[in-house]
Amino acid sequence: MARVTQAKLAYELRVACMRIARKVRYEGSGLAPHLFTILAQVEKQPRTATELAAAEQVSAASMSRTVVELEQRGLITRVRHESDGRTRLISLTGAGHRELAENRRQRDTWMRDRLAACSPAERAVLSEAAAILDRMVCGDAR
Amino acid sequence: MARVTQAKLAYELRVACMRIARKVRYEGSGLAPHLFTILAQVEKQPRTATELAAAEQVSAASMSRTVVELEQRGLITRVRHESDGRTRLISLTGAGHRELAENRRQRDTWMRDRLAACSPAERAVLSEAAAILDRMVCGDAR
DNA sequence: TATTGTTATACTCTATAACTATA
DNA sequence: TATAGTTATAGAGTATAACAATA
Repeated sequence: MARVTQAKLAYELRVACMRIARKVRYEGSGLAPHLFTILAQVEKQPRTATELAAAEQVSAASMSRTVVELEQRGLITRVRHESDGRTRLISLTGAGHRELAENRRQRDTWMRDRLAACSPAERAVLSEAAAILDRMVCGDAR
Repeated sequence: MARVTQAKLAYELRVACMRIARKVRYEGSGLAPHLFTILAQVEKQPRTATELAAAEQVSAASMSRTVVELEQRGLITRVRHESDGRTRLISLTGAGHRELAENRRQRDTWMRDRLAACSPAERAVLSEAAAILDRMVCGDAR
């Protein structure tokens, strides 16, 4: 019986999250999703192309192109590794930081508007839920 | 002060939902996202290609191709409208229903496993949150 | 030999424009 | 003329395979 309830919740929660993600994705402009994601990754800490390809579950060839484009746009820089001449460490430029911030602001706008229309009690529930969802994903190997 | 809190919640909730959506999307196989979505739309009620294009915010040309592929795979059928010979109403076939169910089962698996690891209290919060999130999206014109 | 990264080529999903058929 | 749908063609993002440079 509890199993049936959990299956139903799994479905409803999955669908709800996917709808929200879809809505929000429309709001960010000027930076395609695959470019945005890489900037966000590199912001946390400088990475190599191979590391990024693994993290994003994308081929090394695709990541190579993505990284070249970001560099051409002036959003990242690549500096040769001191001891291993094969790799280059990718970091955000100032323009990259600004682009990331602006895009996040756009993405957040839709959600902020919706939250403003919620009751304080609803917002409290959503706040707790966000923390739980975060833990659900971070429990992963990845 | 409440505004700051709401902005922070907007960010956290958005990121949490996007992470979940991303995780789940990896789990469904055999049916690309754009095909899955159309089957789900048509399941609710038979639709025309033009209606589906509008609902999915995609061009009529793209929808035309998508629909042709689904028909070739035997997942939908198209029957001419009785009074308007220009349009054809798209419906799920038996195979379409089965494909949809199987794909949903795959998508739900990851979420079900995570929920099983949550406490009953956490599941209660998530259940409430799912309902609120659902209302947030459905409040839209679309 | 193994690994990091790039280039060559092709496939998929998307779009705009031009077209056919029906209203 | 207007609308529903299709086909022609092109662009963006991805993949596999072949390659270059370094370990």
